[in-house]
Amino acid sequence: MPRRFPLSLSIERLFHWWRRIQSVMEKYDPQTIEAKWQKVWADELSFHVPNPSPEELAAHRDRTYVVEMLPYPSGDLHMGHTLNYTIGDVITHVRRRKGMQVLRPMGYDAFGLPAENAAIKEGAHPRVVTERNIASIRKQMHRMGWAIDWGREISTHQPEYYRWTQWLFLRFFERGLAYRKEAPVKWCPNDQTVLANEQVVDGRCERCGAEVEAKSLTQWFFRITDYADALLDEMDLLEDWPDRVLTMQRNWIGRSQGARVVFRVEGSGEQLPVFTTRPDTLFGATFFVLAPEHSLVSSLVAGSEHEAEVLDYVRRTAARSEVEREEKEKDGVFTGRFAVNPVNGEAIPIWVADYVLMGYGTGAIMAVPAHDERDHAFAERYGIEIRQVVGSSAVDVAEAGAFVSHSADEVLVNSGDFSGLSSPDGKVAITASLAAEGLGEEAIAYRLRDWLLSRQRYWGCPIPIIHCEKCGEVPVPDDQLPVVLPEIDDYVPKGRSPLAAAEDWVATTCPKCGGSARRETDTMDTFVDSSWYFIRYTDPHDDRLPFDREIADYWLPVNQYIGGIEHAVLHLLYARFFTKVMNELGLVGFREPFARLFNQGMLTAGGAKMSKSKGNVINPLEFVERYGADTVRLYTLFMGPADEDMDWQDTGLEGIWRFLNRLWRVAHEQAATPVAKLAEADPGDGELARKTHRTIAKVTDDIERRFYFHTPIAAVMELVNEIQRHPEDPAVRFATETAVSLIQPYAPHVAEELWGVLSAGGTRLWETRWPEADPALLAVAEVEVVVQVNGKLRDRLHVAAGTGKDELLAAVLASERVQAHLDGHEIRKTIVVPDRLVNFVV
RNA sequence: GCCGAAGUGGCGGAACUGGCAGACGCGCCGGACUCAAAAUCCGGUUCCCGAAAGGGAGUGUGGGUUCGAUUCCCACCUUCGGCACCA
Repeated sequence: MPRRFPLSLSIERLFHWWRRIQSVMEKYDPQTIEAKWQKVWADELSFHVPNPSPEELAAHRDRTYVVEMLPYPSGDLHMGHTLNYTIGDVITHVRRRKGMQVLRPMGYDAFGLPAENAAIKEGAHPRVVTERNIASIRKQMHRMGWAIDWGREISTHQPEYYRWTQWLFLRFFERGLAYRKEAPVKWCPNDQTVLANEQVVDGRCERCGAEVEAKSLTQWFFRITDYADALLDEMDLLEDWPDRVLTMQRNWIGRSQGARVVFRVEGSGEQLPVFTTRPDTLFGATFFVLAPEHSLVSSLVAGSEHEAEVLDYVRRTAARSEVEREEKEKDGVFTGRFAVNPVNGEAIPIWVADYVLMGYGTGAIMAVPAHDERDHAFAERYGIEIRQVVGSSAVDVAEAGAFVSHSADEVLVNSGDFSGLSSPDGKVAITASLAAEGLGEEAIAYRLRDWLLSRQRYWGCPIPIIHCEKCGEVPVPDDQLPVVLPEIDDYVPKGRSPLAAAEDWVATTCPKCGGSARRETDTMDTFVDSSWYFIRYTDPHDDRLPFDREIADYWLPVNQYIGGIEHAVLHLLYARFFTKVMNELGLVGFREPFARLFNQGMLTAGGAKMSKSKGNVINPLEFVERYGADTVRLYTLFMGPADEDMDWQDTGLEGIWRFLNRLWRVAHEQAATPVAKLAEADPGDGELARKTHRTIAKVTDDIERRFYFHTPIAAVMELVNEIQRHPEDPAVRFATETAVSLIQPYAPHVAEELWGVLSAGGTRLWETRWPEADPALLAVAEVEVVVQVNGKLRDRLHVAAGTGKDELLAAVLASERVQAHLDGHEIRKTIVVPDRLVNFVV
């Protein structure tokens, strides 16, 4: 055979060589084409979005604002970011191509513990490490090909940005919404700083996992508790937030309806108010408990035989961590004093016990052991009376434990004049009776505490306050902002702010009286920086104000916010609070920052959360180098529903790679086919044309309405499979172009390249109108009707779509298989669902 | 303990309004191409019985509603998430 002879130069051999050269040239090479298109987009500022002109502001355009939570520059991007920003990218591309003006910016949450800890670990200055990380992340974002408006890039650590964070803080301060006070706070011994309640998870530091300690310190707070009701009620203004996030916020705010009831100390007459959700059980109060931190404890026991024991108990409590305090058995000490129950004048013993928390309610409780499990356990341990006042006498609360059920038929017993009332009626009646005597009133308690915003750390936004001995807390005048974070050598945390060491910076003069004064040395929590960044994006270079209200009101509220669930009660609560305050300050016209929220699921590797310590962090760049960004982008979305947790599997990536190669080949085959053979442009109305239209409809609907990002990919794969099965179909060119067009939001580089190959007309896919399905071609021409006998599938029949009932029945009854199963039985009932199924009941 | 979400092949998952369970992909099996391998292509792949035709079972478990249930209702089990000494 000639082919076995290497020097043979037959025509066949030449042709073979030519094909091989061709195939080499046409090989899908993501690195080259991705670099090519990324350069075009960067050079032409393809995704820059100008702010509206004054005329446009008036004529409300079809605009949309898409924001993904900005990254902490504490290292490189990980797969979670890739997922997050690819979701945003798909939405951005689709909306752009539907003709909307889409704002889609990006920034860096550069201040704060995540970035600072990363820097300390490296032993370098936080600014150096942070800015290097930012440069690296920016590069990676470009490499992923995300359609970001880079003209609006911001970083929260830049003076141009944090000047306005300080400016906003001062507006809060002026309104009394930022204040400084001594309070019990949570202290992280590892990070050497206080934490907000929201940053304590199961008694541990949210960032480093160390058990937090209780301390009493003077700290800065935002009065978020004033907004507890607004934060709950204005959830109604949100268009679409996941229920779980709303539930978490509701739990966190923890609104409870009840009563404030005033007990008095026997002898002194001092008032001891309590908060209770069960005023109906007031007659069952058999003891009284103060939190160890309660301010009256020391005076109550002063000079008594109980003093030493009580004070010792208070000291021991203070030494315990939150976790210890919760895990140990309930204990307490008797103070020797008694409290008078306002409903019946009964004197009940006052105890001090650490199961009562100073931070909730009034730090004091009336204990009703018959109807509260904790009080019950305590009463049993110390032999205190357990007196039932609600419910049937069939339940022995002393034996069976606290009776805490809340059924409607509960009735008050042993409750004086109130006996016989239902539990809800009893609540109302007893509260009213107390109110009449000035001894109580309806009250609401919240679990939410004020937001502790100061941090004893270097890498944060300086709090723009000056402490003057004469004038007190004096705001830095607006025209002296920003208060620039000083350069210092020793930024390592050591329990007080490292800024305190910068004596030249700390020592200043009072803006009010001109006397010598000292600067506040604490910095702000990172979450302050990120509570308003999404508005700064709209006007990122403004040096007169944080943003222009008209422009902000044009873009916001954010139409689609995308990010992880971990911020459900952190960033998302704080940003809502900030927006409400900014609204009341007249800075913005809206009350809620994010109309719609999408939470992407967590990405795991080998079933475990990715973490550096476990060594299972998946680095997207590694796969981008191997397969290209398009494959990685597609795969992160193909894994499963984007709002559920997903496990990363390397092998799945191969499937996407094969798909893109298949698409590549199909498109090139189309391009190489002479146009004459394609029956000109008309795709006709055959099955492939119809399948194409159905794919358009499904992809569009899944992305826009359902927020399903994985099923559109499957749908395009199906279409490509169909194209390969019917290479001679007149619609094959139309189907191929559509497949390329529909996959563009996911894989913009390869789609752009193939679009160029197919159209050869120089049009740009990213600017090409999103395809629209022809409703007339959505239905299949011929349907498969299922025939069941007694609900069991017995036959399938192909009929024209829209076949009438009678005609359909006749066709079905003609089926031998159906007849075999009917087998002469009497048909009792026939169900016909046109174009779907026929079911005979025999 | 309270609140919420979820349980579907070997794996990730699909089935949106009660109407063909398992789309799409991975993996696996068989075949083509190749000296060979890779790549690619074709076919198969829920389980059981059967050579096949075909039959039976099947969406965590048990019940219910319905001609018909992954989908609706009740109870339970499991997993995950949130809250939790919050009075």
